[in-house]
Amino acid sequence: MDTAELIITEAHGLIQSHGYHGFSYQDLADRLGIRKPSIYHHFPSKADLGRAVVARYRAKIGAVATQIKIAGDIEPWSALSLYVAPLAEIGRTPDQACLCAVLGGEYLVLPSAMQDEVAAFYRDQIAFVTELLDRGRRIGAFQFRGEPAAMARLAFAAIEGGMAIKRALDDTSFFDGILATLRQVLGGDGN
Amino acid sequence: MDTAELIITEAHGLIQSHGYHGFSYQDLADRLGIRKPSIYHHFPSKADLGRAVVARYRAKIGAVATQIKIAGDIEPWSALSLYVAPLAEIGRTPDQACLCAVLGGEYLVLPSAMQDEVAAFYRDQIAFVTELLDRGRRIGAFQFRGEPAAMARLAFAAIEGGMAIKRALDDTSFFDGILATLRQVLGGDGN
DNA sequence: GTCTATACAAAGATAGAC
DNA sequence: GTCTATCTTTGTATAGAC
Repeated sequence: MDTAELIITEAHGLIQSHGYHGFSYQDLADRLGIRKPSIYHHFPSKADLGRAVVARYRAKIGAVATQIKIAGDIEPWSALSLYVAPLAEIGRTPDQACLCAVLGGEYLVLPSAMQDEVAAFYRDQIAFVTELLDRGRRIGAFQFRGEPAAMARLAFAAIEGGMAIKRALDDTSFFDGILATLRQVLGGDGN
Repeated sequence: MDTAELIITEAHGLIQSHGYHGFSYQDLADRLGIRKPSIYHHFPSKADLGRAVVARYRAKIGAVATQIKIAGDIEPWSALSLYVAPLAEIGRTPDQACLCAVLGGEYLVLPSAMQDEVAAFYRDQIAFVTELLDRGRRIGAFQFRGEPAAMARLAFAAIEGGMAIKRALDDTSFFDGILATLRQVLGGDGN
């Protein structure tokens, strides 16, 4: 893997646990076993690096959604499980959280390029969940009242909020519980 | 109002928008029109101040819950509205968020006294909502399936998550929408 | 209780050699 | 592409006068 990619990976981990303002190029250099100025060769400023980290994460999570959309006829409950899988994995760890759940707290003091990426992430995800819920209910798989868009916002807010809360409560099953309750709300007895 | 209280108030505002690591005693001094060392007279360290800010917020939100519990026979939908009112007010602003929604992102790099306060806040709130939902369903006001505790966790996660997301989406009605959908999930057509 | 002055460390960043 | 050396600013904090 090339160095830039390694830097992004390590930075992702640091932001996820420490926040954007909670990590420094020095932390990064220590973990990578290189010197601070070497990082500047790849990312001329911390804001550039931050933007790259969120952009890659957005692309990664977005790719899952895209694959589900391409195979347009996946059974809605399965599609939901597929979509939620990478988030659930993060949710089961004691110290990680969705990158954008962490950055949401710092939003107003983020470099503007990062703000744009974070906002785009939220919008993408809510749009995808909206589509999924809409189709699922039309087909008869989901049963909930109200607008799919409204339910999607609730679901996504709970996912992001759950990520933040579970670390403080030190309960690795907290997030899975949120997901299970969400499934129940969507009308089945779960999966 | 005494100076310590003024400092806490100003610090609360700064943390709410900038996060704990995003504000300094200098920022605070500028806003208060005093000098940095004067703040140290009241709060010997930034961690002390941070703890005091969260403690006061926790007491404030907790007081609402306590009042509702004392008057034990309030109609559940009204009790919910009362409880949610101060949060809804924050939610309607473009740049504020629940203090603990912001601090959740920074949780792992918070001074441990602050971590304790934040975790206690989450626990308090979830416990209160659990009680409220439980009683409400017994009485027949709410109609949802599953454990009250599970539904309370979902509701509270959505509240905290919604606070963070709405700032990025720059949509002042986003949070009210979350609340409305939550009411719908609890079984009525809203209020 | 508030001030001036200052210590000390860390952060973001650049210059220029290899 | 990575290094050493260095600059500048900011952040947390203390000493001690008023």
